[in-house]
Amino acid sequence: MNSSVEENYLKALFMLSSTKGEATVNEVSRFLDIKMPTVNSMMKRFSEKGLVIHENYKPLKLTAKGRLEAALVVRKHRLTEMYLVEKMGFGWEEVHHIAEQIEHIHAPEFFNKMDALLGYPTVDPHGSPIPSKEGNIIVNPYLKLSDCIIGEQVELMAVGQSSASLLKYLNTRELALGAVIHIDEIEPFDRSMHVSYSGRTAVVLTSLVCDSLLVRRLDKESK
Amino acid sequence: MNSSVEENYLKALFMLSSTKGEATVNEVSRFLDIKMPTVNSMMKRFSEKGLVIHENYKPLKLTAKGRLEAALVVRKHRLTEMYLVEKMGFGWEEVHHIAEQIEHIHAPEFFNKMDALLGYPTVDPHGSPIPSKEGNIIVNPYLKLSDCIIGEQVELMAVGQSSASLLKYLNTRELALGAVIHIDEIEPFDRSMHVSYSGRTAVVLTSLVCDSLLVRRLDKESK
DNA sequence: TAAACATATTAGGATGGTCTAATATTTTGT
DNA sequence: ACAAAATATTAGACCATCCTAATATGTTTA
Repeated sequence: MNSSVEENYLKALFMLSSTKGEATVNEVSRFLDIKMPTVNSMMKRFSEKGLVIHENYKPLKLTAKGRLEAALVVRKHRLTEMYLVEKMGFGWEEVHHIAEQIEHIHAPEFFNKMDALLGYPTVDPHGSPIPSKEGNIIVNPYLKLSDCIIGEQVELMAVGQSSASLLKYLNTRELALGAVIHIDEIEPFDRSMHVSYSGRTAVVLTSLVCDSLLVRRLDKESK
Repeated sequence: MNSSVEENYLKALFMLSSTKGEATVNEVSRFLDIKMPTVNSMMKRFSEKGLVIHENYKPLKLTAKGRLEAALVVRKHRLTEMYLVEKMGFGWEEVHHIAEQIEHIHAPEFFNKMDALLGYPTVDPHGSPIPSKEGNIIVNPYLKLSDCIIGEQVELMAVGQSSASLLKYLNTRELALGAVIHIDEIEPFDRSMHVSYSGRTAVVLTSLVCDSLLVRRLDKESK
């Protein structure tokens, strides 16, 4: 069984390699804020445990086993976040650091119970997909708000990073998942956007925020 | 802040010293299944942290600070057990090992939320008192069933130890907290008891079981 | 293409938490 | 009251997880 520490490395590898299929020691080091030599020796261990493929000076690749175990940690994290929001009444900006701890609990019946009580959800409160028990995960097909153009109407589907500060910021603008956003204007010099949604108009979102908002395009006719 | 390991030592000290006000290295060692020298050196650290008073070859006494921090760990454990039973539908025999892990989470808002959702309970599903946020705990005034005599009628208020095996045993006899038990007979040679309660008659409970059942005497007239 | 920079690895050390073996002290039983 | 037993302590070792310093490799760029 993997320790909490090992689970954190697995999660990091899973997230970092989700797009390219691989990650570097340096990326893991920055992600976890752990020095490279420490990461390096842990990867040696992971290699022996059959969790990653690691040749010297080459990038890290999760094995099928590693990917499964990593996905199950992410599953525990996201199920927990969903439970905290849906069943306990926490705000979406409060749950990350609690889930960060609960995800390391070894008690399948506990997570299965949450899953059942929630009705087997497929996304967490931030719109991120919850991996299945088999480790399968539906990759978000969404695009960044920052990649949209003037005049488009989009629905907010997920946030790219669930930092408390971003989420609190969105709370103050009453911008929640499902919001239908119309892009009124884009400032060319700083790529900030003027948008309107559900009663609010002329809201300005900086490009940093727009980079973190994942949306899907709506037909002109969709409400 | 105390580590999970330290929290376990605190809990052990709290439980073991609840009656006499002190505990020995040997008792802690047996309770936690950790060798005496290890306990000894941890107690040295606790001494430095101001959690216990420890003179060489003398018993251990929690300081006020140690007692408070210990009580808060017990509080987290028992609140969690209550939440798991009341809000998630677990059986009282399933919750101990889950709570044993959740009790180490550092997130006051999480435990405060459970507390509120439960309506500020004062006992856990096994009848054990939940310490207050100030570390106060109401000591059980109950007596062991094994200290009762033939003809007495008592109410089951708590179980002395919440091992899954005992609780499953009680489940199969349909013996739950609140049950009104009448003592029909006591076998002198092995101190086992013949009892009846809520429709069940001639149930035999060994002295080991009777030692673990905490009850209060009922007036002859109480139902 | 060679120097400079970024990334990766090796070597060696620190701390937390555990152990066993040896020794010291206290308690118990005859 | 003394020997035996139980309890407590010290000493020294091990593993997990982190670190820094030094070195090796790979990549970028003048």
